[in-house]
Amino acid sequence: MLRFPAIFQSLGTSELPLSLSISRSNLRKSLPKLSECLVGLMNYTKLTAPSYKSLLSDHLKNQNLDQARRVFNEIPFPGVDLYTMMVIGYARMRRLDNALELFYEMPEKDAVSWNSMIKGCLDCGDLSKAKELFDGMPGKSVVSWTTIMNGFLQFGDVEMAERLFREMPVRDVAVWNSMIHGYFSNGRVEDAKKLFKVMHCKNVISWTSMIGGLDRIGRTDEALQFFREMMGSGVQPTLTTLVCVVTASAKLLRLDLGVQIHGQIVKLGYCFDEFVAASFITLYANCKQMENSYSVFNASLHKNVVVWTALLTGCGLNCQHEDALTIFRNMLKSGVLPNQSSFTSALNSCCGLEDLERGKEIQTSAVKLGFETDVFVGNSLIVLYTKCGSINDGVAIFKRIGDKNIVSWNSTIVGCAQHGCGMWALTLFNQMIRAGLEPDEITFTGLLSACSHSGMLQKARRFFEYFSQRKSVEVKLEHYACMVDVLARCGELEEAEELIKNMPVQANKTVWLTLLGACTMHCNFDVAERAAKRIEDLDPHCSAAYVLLSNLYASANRWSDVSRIREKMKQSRTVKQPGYSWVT
DNA sequence: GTAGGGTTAG
Repeated sequence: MLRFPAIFQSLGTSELPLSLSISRSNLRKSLPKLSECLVGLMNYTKLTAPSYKSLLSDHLKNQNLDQARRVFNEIPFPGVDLYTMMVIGYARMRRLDNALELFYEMPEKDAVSWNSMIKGCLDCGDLSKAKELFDGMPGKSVVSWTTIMNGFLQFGDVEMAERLFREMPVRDVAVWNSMIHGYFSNGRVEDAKKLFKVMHCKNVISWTSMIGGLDRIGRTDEALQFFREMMGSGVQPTLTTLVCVVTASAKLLRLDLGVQIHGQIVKLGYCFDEFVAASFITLYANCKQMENSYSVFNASLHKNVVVWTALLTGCGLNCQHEDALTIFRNMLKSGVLPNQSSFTSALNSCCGLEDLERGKEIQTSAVKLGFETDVFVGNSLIVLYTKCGSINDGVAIFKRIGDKNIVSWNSTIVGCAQHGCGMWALTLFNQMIRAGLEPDEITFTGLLSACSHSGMLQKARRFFEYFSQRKSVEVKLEHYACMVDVLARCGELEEAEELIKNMPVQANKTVWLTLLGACTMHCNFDVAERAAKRIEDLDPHCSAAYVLLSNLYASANRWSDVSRIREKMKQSRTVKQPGYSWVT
């Protein structure tokens, strides 16, 4: 029931059912009055339409869908705009059935309502319904074509998107920009670059799409090149462009560029929105300027979960783990709900502190919020548990992760290796290959380390051969160092020495120290002396080398050699570093 | 204040 203004009181009622069900006799009596009334009603709706609209909009903004629907139901003749608002509201709350029901109910539909409904289907994950509506839509606009094309790009069907792109009757700059962005999100970098090159109506969004897209796939240098080119061509960057550039600068530790942009933004009088704040916090943290990160954080107006997490992560990155955990607590206190990233960083800081107890507390909160099976949170938990001595718990977490990535597999393999569970590591590797994942440098290191800790020389040789043949993996110094370690631990000292001499990368002190350490285990004086000589060439003040060699002589009662080494050490003013240990 | 294009943290 609606309460109508005074004009309707002449009908004998101030309340009218919306269906206007009036008895026949009454109707005859009231006909002249009724016509007067209908004119009034029309005027009334016109007059009050904006207030309905703002009331509806308030409820929709506050996500009070059912409240909004009650208001909507009270509107005598809702216009296409109000219908559209409701349809969008339902779609945003993932209530696609309600949205569609209302959409079909609409007495008239314009391009906006059609396009909103198509977009709503896509947001709710129903591509085929979206396509069905698109096909049935009369008078498709360029927005309709863009929306459905974006849908196919979102769902990974690049070919269909390309077909739509070719077939659409009008292509404005937004369509081109969408296609460029879609190519990037589907890993088709070269196609994106090609399209950008041939497009004749580039605007700042086209440029920003290139900069952001290239940075996201790790071609950050190239992203900054595009930024330079854009500035050269006289296109003015927007705040979004600058956020992309700051993000890229943070990755490349280009503090100079970041600071320059910071100055520009301050000069232009932009306030630090959440995107700007988060990117600058990360830039300064990566460049080891936490004071500046804090300043940006304090200056930012809306501290959302991303801004808090950027600061928390920055602290962790700079080994300020206690501060990181304080920030995590303060974030909870201020009523911001942590997400996967916040938990990941908080857990990483627990790991940095080797504080399993606090890690478990945070894990409990993560479980309550349903993040335990998240791949990032899970990966952090694997490292935390394996580093803090609990390989079984680490493996249990690994098994629970829903969508394991390469980091999940690597962390578990490395954890097993560190715990001397060499066979587990090898089993995991086989499972990983069967699961269709491509092993990388870290997998390789983990496997060699597993072989080393479990004394599996033949297996290590096979892995070394396997990975040397794979083009996707670059064999680095650390891999040679691991292989030297396996050989040397197993007593193959000469072979280890040959490997160091013949490897294509320059050996460092650590590799030779590995060999020297193994020589003392196996009492091999010849190789030990040669290794010590190499270390001396690389670092004349390496106390570890002197100590190892001296211990080797001492173990064979060669006391004159021991005092010779001690004398040499004294002459070169080398002092043995004292050992430290700590207990929590 | 009702439709399509670029952005932040792990």
